[in-house]
Amino acid sequence: MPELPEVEYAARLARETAAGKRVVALRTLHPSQRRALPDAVAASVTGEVVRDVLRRGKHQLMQLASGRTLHVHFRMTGDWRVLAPPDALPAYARVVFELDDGMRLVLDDSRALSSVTLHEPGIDPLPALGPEATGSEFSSDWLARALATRRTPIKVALLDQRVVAGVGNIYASEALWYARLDPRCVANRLGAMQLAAVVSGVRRALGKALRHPERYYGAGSVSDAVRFNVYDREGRRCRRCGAAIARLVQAGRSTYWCGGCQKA
DNA sequence: CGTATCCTGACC
DNA sequence: GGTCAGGATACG
Repeated sequence: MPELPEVEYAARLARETAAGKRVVALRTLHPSQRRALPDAVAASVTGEVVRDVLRRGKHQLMQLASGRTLHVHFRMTGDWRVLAPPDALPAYARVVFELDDGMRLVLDDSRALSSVTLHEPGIDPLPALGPEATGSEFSSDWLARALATRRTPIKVALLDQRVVAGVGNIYASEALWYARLDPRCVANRLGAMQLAAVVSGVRRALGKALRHPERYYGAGSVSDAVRFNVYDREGRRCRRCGAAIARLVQAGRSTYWCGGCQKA
């Protein structure tokens, strides 16, 4: 699920559920989660009040009243579920927050690649991140500087969270379709017009998803073929020019693009 | 730079 | 049984 728009809605859900509530218990239900958050550490969260849940890129920061921070990253398949105790935990419940109003905030993650880690006051748990993909700091000027020494294809560069925070594999392909740019273009050889097109392409791709959470996220969402212009549409017709959508692999990840209207 | 790795499920 | 999956990092 999770690129910036999906994490934004998830963080909002976590905030609505947990902000201002006291944690009665924090349980980890999978060995890989327990490695990152050992039982003794999880136990130390008991009694903490959740002050707020913030999002930065695809990261979530659960701020605790003590000044400590729980850093959450969904990776490939993580998501929050909110349950009332009579309801059974989801099949892939990995971390469970029991809250003092009786609700449960559950990290649901079939692949168990999500991470939840606890950090002491004053520690910034975030890795180096570029500007928010949806913010004004993410500009063609910034991109020109960030890409100046990068000889990787532009699609690969967009996945680097130090270049721009929040873009993942789906929206990188989508953004380049909006920008009408060939994903194989070398990042540091793009001109000012092309960089501006990339910035606006990223904004359009993410903005579209941010505006339609009910259609783009979670159970009952519409099929990928409807949500996306190129992602997972290999062989189908481009909505813009009618040519067949192609797929290639870059840095081990699938890229989808239209050779008819995305040019170098 | 590309590749392996952490996991599990879906699909061919 | 093999391949692939919306992420990120460690490594050669």
